Amino acid sequence: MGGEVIDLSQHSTIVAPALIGPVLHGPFGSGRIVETEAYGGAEDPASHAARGITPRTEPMFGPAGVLYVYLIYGMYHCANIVTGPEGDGQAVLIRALEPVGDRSAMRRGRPKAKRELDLSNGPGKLCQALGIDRGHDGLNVCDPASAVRLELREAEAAGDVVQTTRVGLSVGQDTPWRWYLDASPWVSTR
DNA sequence: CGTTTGATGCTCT
DNA sequence: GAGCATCAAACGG
Repeated sequence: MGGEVIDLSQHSTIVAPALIGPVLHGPFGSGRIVETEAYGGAEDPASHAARGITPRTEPMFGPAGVLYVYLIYGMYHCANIVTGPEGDGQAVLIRALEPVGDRSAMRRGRPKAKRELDLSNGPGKLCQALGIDRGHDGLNVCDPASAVRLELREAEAAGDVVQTTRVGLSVGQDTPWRWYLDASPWVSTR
């Protein structure tokens, strides 16, 4: 029957491709994840965890399954799921997803989205669509009672998953720690 | 189409 | 004070 359950305590580079396919639920709706990026701990200069624990990054050093939400460019949020051993600071950034189920509340979260694709084809967009913000920072996505939760069952392969470099970085641009579902039109950029 | 630029506020130095 | 794991509007061809 159903697939294996994903083990979030594995390294972020193992978890990130495994999260292509599972569904993320938020207050405004749900979506199937089609694009992720892995961020490491101290060894990854692009990771917020690289310079050690700070008030902002404290959730990253918690146990696997913790949600790490931060504000970017003063107006958007990015949602990450902590992976690896507690204290390592690894996380997987959710960069894009395909809406599943009722999209009316998601559209209200993204009033500027003209096309259906613009609902959630980017990390800031999907947080607006699902209604995720800093108030959800530190929640555990494995908790069925959490406002933001993740279905941990591995999904049937929906197509080829491409591995490439991460987006928007000033350091670590060459590390190929981004994965996306090649067939999905919801991928943020190619 | 494609490329450039402005918005906007928190975090860490 | 500088720099963002971004997005959308404003440009130019």
